[in-house]
Amino acid sequence: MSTSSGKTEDVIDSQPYHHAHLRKTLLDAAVALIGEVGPRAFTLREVARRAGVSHNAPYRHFAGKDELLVAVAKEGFDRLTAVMQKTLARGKSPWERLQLCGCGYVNFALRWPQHFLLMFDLPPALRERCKNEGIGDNAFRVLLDCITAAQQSGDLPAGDLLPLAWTAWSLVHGIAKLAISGNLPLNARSTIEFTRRASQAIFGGMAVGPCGARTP
Amino acid sequence: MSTSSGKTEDVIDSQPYHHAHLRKTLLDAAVALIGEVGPRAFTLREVARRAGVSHNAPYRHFAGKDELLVAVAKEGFDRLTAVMQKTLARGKSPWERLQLCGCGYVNFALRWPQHFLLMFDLPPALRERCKNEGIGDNAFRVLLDCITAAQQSGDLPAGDLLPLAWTAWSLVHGIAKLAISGNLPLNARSTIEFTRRASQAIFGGMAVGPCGARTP
DNA sequence: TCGCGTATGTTGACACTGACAACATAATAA
DNA sequence: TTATTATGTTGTCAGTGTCAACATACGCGA
Repeated sequence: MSTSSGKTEDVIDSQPYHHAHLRKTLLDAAVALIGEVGPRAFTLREVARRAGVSHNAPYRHFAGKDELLVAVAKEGFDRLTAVMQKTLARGKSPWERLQLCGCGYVNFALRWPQHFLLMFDLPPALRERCKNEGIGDNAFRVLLDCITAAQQSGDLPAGDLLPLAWTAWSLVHGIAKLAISGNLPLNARSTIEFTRRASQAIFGGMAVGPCGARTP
Repeated sequence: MSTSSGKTEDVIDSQPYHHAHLRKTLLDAAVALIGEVGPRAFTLREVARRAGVSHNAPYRHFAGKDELLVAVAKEGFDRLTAVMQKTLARGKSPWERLQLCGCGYVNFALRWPQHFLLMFDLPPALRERCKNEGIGDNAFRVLLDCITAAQQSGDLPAGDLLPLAWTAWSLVHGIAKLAISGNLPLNARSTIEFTRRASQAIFGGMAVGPCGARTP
């Protein structure tokens, strides 16, 4: 009887106030709503409606719409990290894992396109807040680890880690964005295959020399 | 006295109805507004305000907010095409022009980030309309021409044009998006230099073999 | 056990937006 | 000149994000 009096049927030990876990309920509803209608049509009031509370209840858990969006974005980056890790685990060599890392990134975008849009199209102020809170860091670290491993195995040249990472990230990010906006006329399977080939091209070019420099 | 009675001081021969060139005025105001506040805060009523007309006047020239956004996007693609053409004209070889083409793309994004965001983050329905109207085709053709020239000069392998174009586009698009969202901690000059190097890497990788295939 | 402070949720309101309808005005055409 | 049409305005509506005021229920201390 220490903290709870056994009132509700399903007591969890987080914030058993009025509605029990409204914060999580709201967050789940927000994630679902983003997946359905995308960031543009995302509405705070609709989230409240789906959670079965009044239109102002969310303000007790989030400072406003923006903060809820940041929380949704954070959820997305966690999922992205998980997908990348799961995908690259199928690789049998650092070189292969490097390719698969990017494939996981694109695969996430193809599976949750609206969520992906939200994560990277936040307005500048929110994007800044995400960076300050280190929200995208987990996913980026997965890539960095892959590159480090590829360097140690000799598949990539030693040297600055970040330019290599930025290049790889840019490529797969571009593929993801263009694919989900309908600019790459490929189905999901072909898009992943294309990602694989493009990754091989760019890492192959990097392997030739320092960032594949070549004089005309 | 044929058509005009000399009422307004500044008569041009396009659509000399009431407000003369309201459509163009609205479009210019919309482009400016996008550049200032971005797609998120873009407002039809604010455009009307800046044009000095009532909040419903734009509906006589655009079916709604969406159609105005499409028009703004079209304007952006025209500018993008111009920037790419101007940039690549500095190249002295097909190989160099290929790099510069991508640098022009990124440069456009850095100079008009909000406009760039709008162009590629249109909601699916509008993006579809843009494609049907061939709105982004000019810019894409610039890239295709560069690749064709590089193939003919032997800098790129002969064969399917589109995969090469998609790969290049993806890379520079990713760089542009990440740069303007603050995910690449580089200033404008460094970003362009980075684009150059990354392009060399990926085209170098393509030149090695069919899409740089390589077995682990 | 009781009562109070506070965390939580609700109701009401406001300014703003996109869109529609009705109306007003000006240019063209007969 | 007069009718028609293109253009611009006013008024209105539902919907949104946010704030303020109010209501409720939990937990702690007496």
